[in-house]
Amino acid sequence: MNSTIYNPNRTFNFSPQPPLILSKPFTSCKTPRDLKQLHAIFIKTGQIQDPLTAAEVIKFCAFSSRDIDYARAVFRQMPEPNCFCWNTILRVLAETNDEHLQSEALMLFSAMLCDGRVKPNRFTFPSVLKACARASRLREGKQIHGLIVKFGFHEDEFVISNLVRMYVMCAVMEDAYSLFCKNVVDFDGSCQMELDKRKQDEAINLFQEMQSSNIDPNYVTLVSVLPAIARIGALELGKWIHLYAGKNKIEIDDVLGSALVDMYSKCGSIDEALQVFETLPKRNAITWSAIIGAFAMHGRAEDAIIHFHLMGKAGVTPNDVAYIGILSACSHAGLVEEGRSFFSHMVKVVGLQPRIEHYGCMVDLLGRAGHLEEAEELIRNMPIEPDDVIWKALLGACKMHKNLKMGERVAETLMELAPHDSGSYVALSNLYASLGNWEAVARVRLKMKGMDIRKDPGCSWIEIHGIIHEFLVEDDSHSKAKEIQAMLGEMSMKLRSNGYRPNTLEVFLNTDEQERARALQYHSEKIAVAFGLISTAPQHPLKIVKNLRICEDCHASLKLISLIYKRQIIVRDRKRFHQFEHGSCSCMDYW
DNA sequence: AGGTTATAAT
Repeated sequence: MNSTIYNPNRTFNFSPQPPLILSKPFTSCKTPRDLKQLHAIFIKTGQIQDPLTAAEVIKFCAFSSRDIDYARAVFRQMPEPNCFCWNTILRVLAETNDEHLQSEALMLFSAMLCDGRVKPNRFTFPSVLKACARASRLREGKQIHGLIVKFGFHEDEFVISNLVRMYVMCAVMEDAYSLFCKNVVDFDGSCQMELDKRKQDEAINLFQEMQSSNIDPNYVTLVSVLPAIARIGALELGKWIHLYAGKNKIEIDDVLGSALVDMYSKCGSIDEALQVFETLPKRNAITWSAIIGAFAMHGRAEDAIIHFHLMGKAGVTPNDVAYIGILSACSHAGLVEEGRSFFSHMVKVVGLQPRIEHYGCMVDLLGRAGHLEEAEELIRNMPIEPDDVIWKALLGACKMHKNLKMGERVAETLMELAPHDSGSYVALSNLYASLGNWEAVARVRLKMKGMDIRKDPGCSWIEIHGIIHEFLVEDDSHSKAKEIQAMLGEMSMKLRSNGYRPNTLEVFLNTDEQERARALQYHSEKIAVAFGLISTAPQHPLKIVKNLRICEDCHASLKLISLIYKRQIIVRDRKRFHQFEHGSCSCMDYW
């Protein structure tokens, strides 16, 4: 064995005096083993008593060796941790992706308050708020808000940024959460519910409160809030933030600019996204990735490619995310050759190691273009273990090209890999349905029932005058339910008189044809469109966000509706945008 | 002594 000072069998002859304040003891510390040996030295020399050293050990455990248990143990054995140490362990727990550990951070914080020997300081609260934000604990977050005021940190810039972030993150999560809590039984009913401006109001109120009490959200606040806004697609709120930045002379640099580009694009306003992008004083790889991803999501492959080349001309080397963007753009447009060439360029010229996401794009690209065997080959030969996402992309392609044999094989793999994920069952069922094999559809459904797996409920949002309305299944609490019902009836009639015939292949129920046709009429995106049509002026474009992929029947219907009602309808589904106008869709029916 | 932020395939 190499006899470094970390060899535990070696005897040490440290001088008894100034216990080795190595200036950078952690620089030579590379593995968990190194760390434990270094820790042992600190214990031996007594240097572990130094709170700074202990905190360093804790941080190193958590962030370099990802050993939270060890970090916690180091903290626990401290007889009297000072505030610095508390802050360190709180931050470590808060920054995990594990909800239990985030909750533990909150409990530990409460223990810190009860203990009473140390008081939280301004460095404590950002971590605690981060834990609330990530674990979506609004109630605790509000209590902590109170404490912040009580302890007098409500004017600290860092604290405020994290407070705002906490409110918005909790609100968004709550929104997502409510979808899963709804007890959705079947898909043959409709529902509407007025939604919940709570979360938005919460964020806006907080902003307004801040302004009136001279506590202004700063640059970081805006940067933190925008991704949450992008996720729910709340365009009005996003615009408000943009305006706020302008009015308050907050500089829109590459970082805030990237967040704005992404927000506008995810809220359906690609033109605004481009406008922001073009006026930025500086663009880095992330900014370019954002605009390339934006074009990809909107199905504008050509623009994505143009900007990819512009990035190179501007002297910015594309990063891995830029390649994910360009590959997904190729995939949405069916540009197989271009996609292949970007992939090999990434590996051979730029020297980036392809990640599972890149393989995912390639499988999607090849599969949807009909090269099913090549796609499967790629999965079998790639150096990374394929995950459920990859197999799902291939299964989707099997459905698209009605390849039952490969589809069944892939589905089997998927069900082993992720047995409780409804996605693979639904995809397999759709494959059988597209072949008209209703018996097999029923079999899959029965199996799901037996395993207590339910299809994720479809859900759509539409923002009208700054308020988000959400529509899902089995819920009729919307105040305009009657009018919406009437509008749906009218739409259905006009659709039929314009030659529309329901495409019932993707309806998941094994019921009779009439029942399936009725179910289609009440898909959440159609309800959202109906509500949009009766709630806005003619010509007003309708922007809708959907949690799942749009089905073929809705796609065909919305094309016609855009023609009949002369409306632009923009739908963001789980994967991309569809812009319906004059009877056709921007995806050119390839998605 | 220490705390915040943007991009990501299905």
